[in-house]
Amino acid sequence: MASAEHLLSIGEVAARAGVRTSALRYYEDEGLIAPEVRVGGRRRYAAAAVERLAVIRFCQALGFSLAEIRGILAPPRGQAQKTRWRELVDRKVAELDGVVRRAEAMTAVLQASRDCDCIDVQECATRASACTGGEGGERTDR
Amino acid sequence: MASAEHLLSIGEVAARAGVRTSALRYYEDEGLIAPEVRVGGRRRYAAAAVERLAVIRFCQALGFSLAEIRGILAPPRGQAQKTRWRELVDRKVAELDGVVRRAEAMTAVLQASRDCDCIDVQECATRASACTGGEGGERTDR
DNA sequence: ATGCCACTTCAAGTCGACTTGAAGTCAAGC
DNA sequence: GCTTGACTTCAAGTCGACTTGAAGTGGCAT
Repeated sequence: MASAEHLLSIGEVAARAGVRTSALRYYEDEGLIAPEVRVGGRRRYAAAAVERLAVIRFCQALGFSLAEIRGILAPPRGQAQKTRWRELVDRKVAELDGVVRRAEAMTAVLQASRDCDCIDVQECATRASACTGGEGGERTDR
Repeated sequence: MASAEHLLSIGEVAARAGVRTSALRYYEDEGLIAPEVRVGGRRRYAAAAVERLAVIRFCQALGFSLAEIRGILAPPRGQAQKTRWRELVDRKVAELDGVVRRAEAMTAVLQASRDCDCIDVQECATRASACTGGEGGERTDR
């Protein structure tokens, strides 16, 4: 597919993809991406590696962990992968929904507390947390 | 203010506030909360400590770091504190706005990709990232 | 043949918010 | 007096996604 001249060094791939070379090696350790060949010990990548990196960064921006992305990108291809993708998407959409709602609740409380005339933050927070009904205030787990 | 009988052990405070004792000691190290006195080397807290912890957890839930919370809770009190609080709120509200918008963008892309008929994730992400115009996809900094 | 730079590996460091473990101490109940 | 259990301190470990540093190598230009 790609003739020898089109193989890129790690530095070129990194520059094109907008990541550090150290990140590329890290991704390789994590099983996300591998060079086409090694020439004199050095990694040589096909141009597709840049795209693959774009996918990785894209998925990261979507909130997936590297482990999840590995699951997405790994074989087997086809229906099984599609199903897995759908599961991941559904889970992540639900998560994001939670994120948005929490962020909006926070914003509302913050804006209320910004301009209120509480004597101090302690009082304000006590009042405000009474309003939010303790949501997001008593979680010890992680 | 509080008579001796009302002082609580670290375990009691932790239980009432819903945090681990280790977290309480950590907060103390970080300058967020301190016991009223020590009795035989052991921490004794006034009941207000539970409220203060509630404030801390509340602010955390709002997305503040412990360092920021320390700034909020620390003296000086009064106008200076209020100004600082407003600054923090404004900054945090802006941050939260970014979070919400990114999350919503992610959700939109995810839902589109969930049901599309891309051959594989690579193609789908390439198409989708073209749509999002590269937002949030090429940041190397932290 | 020499200098230089981009590359190589591997180990360790970073960030934040804790938790966990080891070894010792205090107070109460039997 | 002895055990038990909640406490004490301090150091080190955890998580994820990298970065940084040290020491060595490949290959090209001068």
